[in-house]
Amino acid sequence: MSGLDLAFYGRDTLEVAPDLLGKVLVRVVAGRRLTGRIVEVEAYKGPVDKGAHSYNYRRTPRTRTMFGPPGHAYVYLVYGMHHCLNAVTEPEGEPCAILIRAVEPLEGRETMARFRYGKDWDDLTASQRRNMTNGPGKVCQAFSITREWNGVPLDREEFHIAPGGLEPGERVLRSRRIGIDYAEEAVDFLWRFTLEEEEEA
DNA sequence: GTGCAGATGCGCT
DNA sequence: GCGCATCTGCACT
Repeated sequence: MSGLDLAFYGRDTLEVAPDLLGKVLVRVVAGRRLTGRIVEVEAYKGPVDKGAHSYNYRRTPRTRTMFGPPGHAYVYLVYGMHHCLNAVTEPEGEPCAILIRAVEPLEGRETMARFRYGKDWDDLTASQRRNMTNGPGKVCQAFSITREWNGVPLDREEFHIAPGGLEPGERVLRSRRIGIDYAEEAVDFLWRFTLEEEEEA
């Protein structure tokens, strides 16, 4: 067992989402330890959320994982080429999850640079470094997370989320979610949570 | 820094 | 067959 107790995820998605900020995504691949501090997430509450794959409890082969127990990874392919990592939340039967949208690289940058750009970290441009893991597809590419990990509990040595929290001077900001313009009233839900620096007085 | 087009494959109607 | 919980590269301000 590694990382957070899976009971952490078995609560209301809108409580878990901000609690994930500052925590650390951990992945071990090819003997390399990759870690990143979570700085942006989005909540998806299937029962009431037209932006969610599982809206109105829609059960399909794809959404099956979201109905499962909390603390499991929900990984899917979007736009034919990018993977997205979510953590399943709420009790089994409630199809909810939190999308990990961005992390700040901590350990294993060399390996992340290889997975993202096929180059050494030292050979990257400033913008490539800034864009290493600042989007859901980028996080999955940098951490080598594919659909093989769909449905896997987030308590594996090689794949889990470790404790962490806010630093002094940081705060949580809420905003509208990205890429769900079709979701009618749900486009206005403030279900995106980002970690920001406190404004100067 | 912003804005657009195109890539790409699967899930679902 | 349509539409994505996206990213990149290139144009331009």
